[in-house]
Amino acid sequence: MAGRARIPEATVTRLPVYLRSLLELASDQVSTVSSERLAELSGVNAAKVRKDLSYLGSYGTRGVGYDVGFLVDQVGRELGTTRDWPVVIVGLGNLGRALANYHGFGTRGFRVAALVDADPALVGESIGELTVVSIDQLESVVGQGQVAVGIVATTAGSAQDVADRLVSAGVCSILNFAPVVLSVPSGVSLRNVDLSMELQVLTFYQHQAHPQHLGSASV
Amino acid sequence: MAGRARIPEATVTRLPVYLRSLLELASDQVSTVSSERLAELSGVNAAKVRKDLSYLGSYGTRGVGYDVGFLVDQVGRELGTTRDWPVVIVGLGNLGRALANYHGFGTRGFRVAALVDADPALVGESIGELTVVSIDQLESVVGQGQVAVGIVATTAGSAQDVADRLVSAGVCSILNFAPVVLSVPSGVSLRNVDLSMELQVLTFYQHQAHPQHLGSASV
DNA sequence: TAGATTGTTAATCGATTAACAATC
DNA sequence: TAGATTGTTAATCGATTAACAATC
Repeated sequence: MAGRARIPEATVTRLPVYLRSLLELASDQVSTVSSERLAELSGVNAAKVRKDLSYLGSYGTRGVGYDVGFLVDQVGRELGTTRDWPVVIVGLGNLGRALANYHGFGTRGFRVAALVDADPALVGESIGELTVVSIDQLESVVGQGQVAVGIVATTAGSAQDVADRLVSAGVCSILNFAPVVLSVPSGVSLRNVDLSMELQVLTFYQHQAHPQHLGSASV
Repeated sequence: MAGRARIPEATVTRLPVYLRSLLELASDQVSTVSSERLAELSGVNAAKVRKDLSYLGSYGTRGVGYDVGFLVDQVGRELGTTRDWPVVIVGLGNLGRALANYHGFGTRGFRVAALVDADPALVGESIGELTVVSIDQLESVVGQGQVAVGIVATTAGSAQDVADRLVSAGVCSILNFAPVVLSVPSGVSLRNVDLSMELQVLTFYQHQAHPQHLGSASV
């Protein structure tokens, strides 16, 4: 009974893509899919699909392909999408509000369970079906609601403090939208989404392809 | 005069992080920084910082470090942050609205130049300083405004069509928030931000660490 | 059996990082 | 000169992918 090999980080980030493709196939009543087709739908290479799926187990049938329903179950089980994942959003500015109202969350077990802000002017306001509570109540909200994931949508200046408090309160998954490098203890998962940074990467390539011509022919 | 070596993708994605750290140092009146310190601020390894920066040129001084102001200029020049980057946002739902109102964009040359939606009920509405125009005018808006970047914040169903039209109109950088794999011709840069996917990756790790106990001890 | 497709190996590719000569 | 720190090499690590035996 040797332990299963650790799933590589790169594979983990692709599992949700496969799951999305598989759910689409399922809703189209497709019952079987080849690695070739799943790769095409997911925008990757077929060998990579097979390698990735092989980390989960031998779920395919040679000469046939993968059973869509079965694979949805297995990938979903791996990702924990059948669990309930209560989320707290800290910071109800433009972005936090949008996330609070975003209903795409619900699909994979995610549920916005609490809204927290430091601004007294926002506390008590209703957004969707929830009421914004004070940052002073962060710990109690996290404790009560058994919050699993913290979304940091504050300013850069407050983000580290909020992250520290989330971690202290027992949250071990953090999604950070603040434009700052957060430090969290090992054992806590952290992912960052930074819109300005994504745009800078995009425009890097455009800038390299078509550098601004400001009169000087070369440097 | 051999052409400069191509900058690796992984390095490109870190340049904006370095730039942010450098701007922070500059605003703190720090004039010189070592790779060690810059690495710490950026959450990476010092050797990686030196390697990454070496792709841009030999901008450091042995025994001393890097001049903060000079490095800000060089990294900024590489990323094109001194250029004006007009952005069109397509899809003014919760997320599109938040992005339209997001002022963090302005900092690196990004400027929301147009808002586009297919819903006639939204056309004509003012959001911030702009008015939502019909998707029918996408091509003319992109052409007129010399739009450089398209942000796709539509539903999954419309995203590919919108992307195709953006590309036809001459946009060659697309940031996609719709939960779908887009295909774009080579020469067009595409980056994806998917909130549900980020959350699934986070909870994968939490789920692996603390699997749900539903009565069965093992499988 | 013939055709199809997986699961896995091994080769390749690219990214990370330790180490250290160069040099301020 | 002694200490500090870069720039670069080379070793290591990990991810990708072509290839193909296994097998439906």
